[in-house]
Amino acid sequence: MTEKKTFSISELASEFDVTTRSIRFYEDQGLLKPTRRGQTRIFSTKDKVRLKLILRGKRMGFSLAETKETFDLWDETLTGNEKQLLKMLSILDEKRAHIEQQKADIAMAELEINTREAHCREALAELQKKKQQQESTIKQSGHTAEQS
Amino acid sequence: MTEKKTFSISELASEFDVTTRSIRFYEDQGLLKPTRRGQTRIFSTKDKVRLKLILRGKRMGFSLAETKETFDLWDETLTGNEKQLLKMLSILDEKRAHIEQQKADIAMAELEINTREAHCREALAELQKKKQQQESTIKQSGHTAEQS
DNA sequence: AAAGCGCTTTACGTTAACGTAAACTTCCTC
DNA sequence: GAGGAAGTTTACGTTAACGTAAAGCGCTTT
Repeated sequence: MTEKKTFSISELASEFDVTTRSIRFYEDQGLLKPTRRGQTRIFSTKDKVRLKLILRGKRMGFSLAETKETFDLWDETLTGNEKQLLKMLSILDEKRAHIEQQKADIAMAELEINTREAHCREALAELQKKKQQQESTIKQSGHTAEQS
Repeated sequence: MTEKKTFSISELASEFDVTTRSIRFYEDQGLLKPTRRGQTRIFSTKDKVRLKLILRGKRMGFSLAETKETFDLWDETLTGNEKQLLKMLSILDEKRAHIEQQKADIAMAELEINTREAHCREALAELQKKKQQQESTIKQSGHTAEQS
């Protein structure tokens, strides 16, 4: 009762900050399966969840085709044939490997960002020091100028 | 003395598992700046480091243009004008935000992978159980058949 | 009933990041 | 000195993931 059950295309578009074109494209590629009232698309909460997964997948470097493959496979495993279950497990392992790579990348990137930031701040401090020195020099020459 | 100082295009290509075409493309886009002996490209360790950064950037979802921008900016900040240093700091903040997003994405993805794996193993256990039951039924009927 | 809003389909255009092919040099080896 | 391996330039082709424009439908608001 607390959650809305269906969504229009523009509702999803604004909620996830994508264009309606993209959403239609995802449907076209078989990633979303909205029902219709007349011509108009009606999206379920399942579609909404999938859209979220699509976008996260993109951020993580998965293509739409890959994401579709996992969607399809997951649907199939619901009817649970043993071979499909085993394939699913191996795909999950691949994903895990991908994630481990990402974690390593992120850790390295974070290190670099930190050292770069340190360098930047150091350089800025240097500049400030020179500024200070200049200002005091100016004040001094200003003072002597007043006196002369 | 312990590290080689220059590299051919195919050395880099095989070390990082990319095509020479890609490497030439990266140079064309201004991301790598090998020197030349005659026509032939000679890559420095700096180029090698940059290639590694390019590839990691790709895995993390950065475009070549973005990566080039950070390269260029970082080169500029070495000559340390204050405005450039500040811009560098703001870009570092952006990168950090990107990384935080990735961390969140990864955490969610890991959770999902784990629950999915659990479901899979559960379903497999179910199948095994049914198999066991079937086998024992067969043995039993085999036994009775022998006896009849 | 005219105008506007939100949705639709159809279809051609665009960008990034290379792939691929052709034709050429340089150097080494047989 | 013929061939082969590794490099080069030039240039057209390809794929994914949409962007963009045109034309039309259904409803309601004025």
